[in-house]
Amino acid sequence: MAGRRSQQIPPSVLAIFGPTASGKTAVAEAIAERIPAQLVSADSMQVYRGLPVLTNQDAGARLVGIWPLDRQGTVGEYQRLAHEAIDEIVASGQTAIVVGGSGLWFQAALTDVQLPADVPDAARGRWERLYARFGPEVAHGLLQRRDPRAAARVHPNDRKRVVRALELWQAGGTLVPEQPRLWTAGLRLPTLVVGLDVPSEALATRIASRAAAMFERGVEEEVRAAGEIVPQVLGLDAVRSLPRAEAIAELARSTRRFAAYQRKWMRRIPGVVMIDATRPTEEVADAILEVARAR
RNA sequence: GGCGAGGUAGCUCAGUUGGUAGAGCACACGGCUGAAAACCGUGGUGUCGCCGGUUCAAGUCCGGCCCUCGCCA
Repeated sequence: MAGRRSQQIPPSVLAIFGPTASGKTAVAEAIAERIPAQLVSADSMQVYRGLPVLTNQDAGARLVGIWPLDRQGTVGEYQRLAHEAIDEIVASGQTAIVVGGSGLWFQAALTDVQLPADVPDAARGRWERLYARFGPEVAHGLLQRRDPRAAARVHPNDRKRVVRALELWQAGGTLVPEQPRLWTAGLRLPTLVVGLDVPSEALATRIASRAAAMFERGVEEEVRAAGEIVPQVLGLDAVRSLPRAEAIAELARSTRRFAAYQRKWMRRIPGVVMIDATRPTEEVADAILEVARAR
């Protein structure tokens, strides 16, 4: 094993996606012990500082805990930072291990997918007020006249997207480009994308013990200290307002639901290589390196 | 043992003067282009505790039994 420590592997980026509790952090760290590498997080909640237990923060990765809780971050901002971090690591001769579970963020880190332009808050506020005042049908009807292709894709009740589509139209853009981009944008760098596969029953067991462990590690205190303006982290309300036993159950339940969504997303990632992650961490790490060397 | 309340979906419950059931949550499936752990859409999944009676028709009315909870012994 020690002999492998200095070996370089062909792809300059190793991207590891997996559902919550699939062990992606441990696997990524195990790999970083075998080859010269640094971790870059692709997680929409770990970017915030102040809820390390609830968000399962991995202190060893970059782009973790970089924003205060009361700041509303965006995928676009993250994308720029992720590209910078990855380029820096690769330029230093190391492998960038991108590890995360937020699908859109993961795609943004690996590709040049062009997300629509920024829109000033004032413009967004205007459309939000319109939606609130006149309701879903009127707002969607307006969108229907302005940007029919976007209107066809978005349900009137989907407030976020109706508002987003209107503000993009106003800015001269569109929510729904003629050519789809999300799943077709090419990788920026030579990259091996792996998905950690764990059956949902096994995940459920791991998730249950993880939820209980969060309380041992003081999740209640950290949530209490977090203040009012915080991102909508899964389980936050449960921890805040339910008795401990119920909060654990609710946290586990919502995490399971999220993990199922992540598993679905994982299978859609173009070119993803699925790795059986029910094995011990070391074996999973070796299996991934083996695939990487074969490339 | 006596009195009272109650047994309807996985859970909490609703169900009018009898017309083979419906909400929320859960669950399942699907969507998603700078909020993605967010946001949105679709779906009822049922021996109405059991047995009998009345009735054209019973979750609903009547009788018996079983179970749960509370109070009193």
